[in-house]
Amino acid sequence: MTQPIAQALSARLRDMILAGEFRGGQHLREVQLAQMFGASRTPVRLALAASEKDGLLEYSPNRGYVVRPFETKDIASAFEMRALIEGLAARKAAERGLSAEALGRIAAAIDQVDALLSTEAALDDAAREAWRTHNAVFHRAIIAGADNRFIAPTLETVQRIPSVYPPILASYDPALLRKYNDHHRGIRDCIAGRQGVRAEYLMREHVFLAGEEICASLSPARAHGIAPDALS
Amino acid sequence: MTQPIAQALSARLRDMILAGEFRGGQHLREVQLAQMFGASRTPVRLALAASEKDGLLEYSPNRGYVVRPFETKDIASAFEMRALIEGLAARKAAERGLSAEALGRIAAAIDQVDALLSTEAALDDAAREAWRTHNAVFHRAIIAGADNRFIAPTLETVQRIPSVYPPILASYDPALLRKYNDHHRGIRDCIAGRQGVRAEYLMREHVFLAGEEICASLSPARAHGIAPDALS
DNA sequence: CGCCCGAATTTTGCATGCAACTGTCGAACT
DNA sequence: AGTTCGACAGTTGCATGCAAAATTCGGGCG
Repeated sequence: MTQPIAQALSARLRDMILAGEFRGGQHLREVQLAQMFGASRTPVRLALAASEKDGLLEYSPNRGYVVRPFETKDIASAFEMRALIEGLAARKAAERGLSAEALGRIAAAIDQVDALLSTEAALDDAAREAWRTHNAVFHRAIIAGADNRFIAPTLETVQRIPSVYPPILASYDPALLRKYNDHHRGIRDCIAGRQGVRAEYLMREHVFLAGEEICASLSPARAHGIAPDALS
Repeated sequence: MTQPIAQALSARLRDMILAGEFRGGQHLREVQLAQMFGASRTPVRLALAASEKDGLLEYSPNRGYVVRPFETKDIASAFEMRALIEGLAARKAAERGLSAEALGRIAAAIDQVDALLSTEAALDDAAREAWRTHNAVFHRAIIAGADNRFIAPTLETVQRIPSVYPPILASYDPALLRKYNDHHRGIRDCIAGRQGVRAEYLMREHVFLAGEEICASLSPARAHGIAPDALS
């Protein structure tokens, strides 16, 4: 055995928490998770510690880990942080300047989204998957271009929130995605033109609007902390 | 045994890394650390994983952990993040409004720093310690008042940087500290007056200036990655 | 009827042992 | 001589076992 194992447990546990498979406040018992995963307590323990560091669990010495509850407010808080930090990334990318190759990849991603949206029809699953890929290329290229080692991990933490993760839009409304792609194009042009402040504020606004959209889309049936109990 | 133990190891290991007791790139061996700490490999393993999550170590499966090197650039990056996020905290605190009690504690901390600085003399160790306490009260009150669960942990991560941590100013120049206290007073007044945007920008500038000061104070003899080797 | 105290059970914390993987060194082969 | 293969040492990965702490539950007392 012993491939990248128990790493896998961390990912599985994290995804289960993010999928809302545990109630907020629920006590996660090591043996229970261990036999659920078919492993011993040792790797489970590591996985629990990792999720605690991610802010998903709360730890008390000699008492173990409980699931931290999330509220709607926390989603707004996360998008506040994300808007600010991705804005910083855009500004830094503009100030430092991106390589022609990076700018090209960004432009290509934008163009491919345009192609996806050329028809009026709603997007099928494959198209949604493609959109997510292109969207990720755009954001990641800018984050990488900021050359700040703290940005990427912070953004990941802030985006790992139960019932919002994975980052899937509910609607995939073509009109909305067109608007987002316009944002992307504007941000790209600002970065290419080395207009850092404009890039920062456009990115901030872009993320902020996306956050509002997501909050709106799940505000009807929002109720975390009463998710199904995967154990017992 | 079994108090909050092995938690202690995480803290000790972290502080050793932050104190620069390992070379950048150095491979940290579990048994070596274990006998150094007088413990077994199990808690050491948890401590290593924790420091990796903090961004201080790099992990490769089946190969263990190596110390991530830090450069001067990373300190600037950290202060960029900190300025932005503490600015957000100040704005949110102003927008939400702080309790009279919290505002009072902030004002008291500012006044006590004034008292510390009432003479022209340089600060002795006790006075420096007192200044750090009052400074922490100020910043923490605002961070707590922002009511955003992501702010505090992110700020902590971003401030845990080898050779800058613990947050001790090199100079403690009274003129400088007076300037900082003026900043604090201005920020407090903005928050009390619910002027969120002003509070944000004042805080951002305050942190930015502090970062410049720190970078300047250690730019002469900067050279991380060639720190003394605590092992072997 | 409610509260408090104590033994049994459960759960966490850690040490140890063994299996698997990595890196190294040396010898044989091309 | 250079390269490759293989054995050995060293290190990490995980399961298990035992001790300590916490939780639970039952009985006695107020």
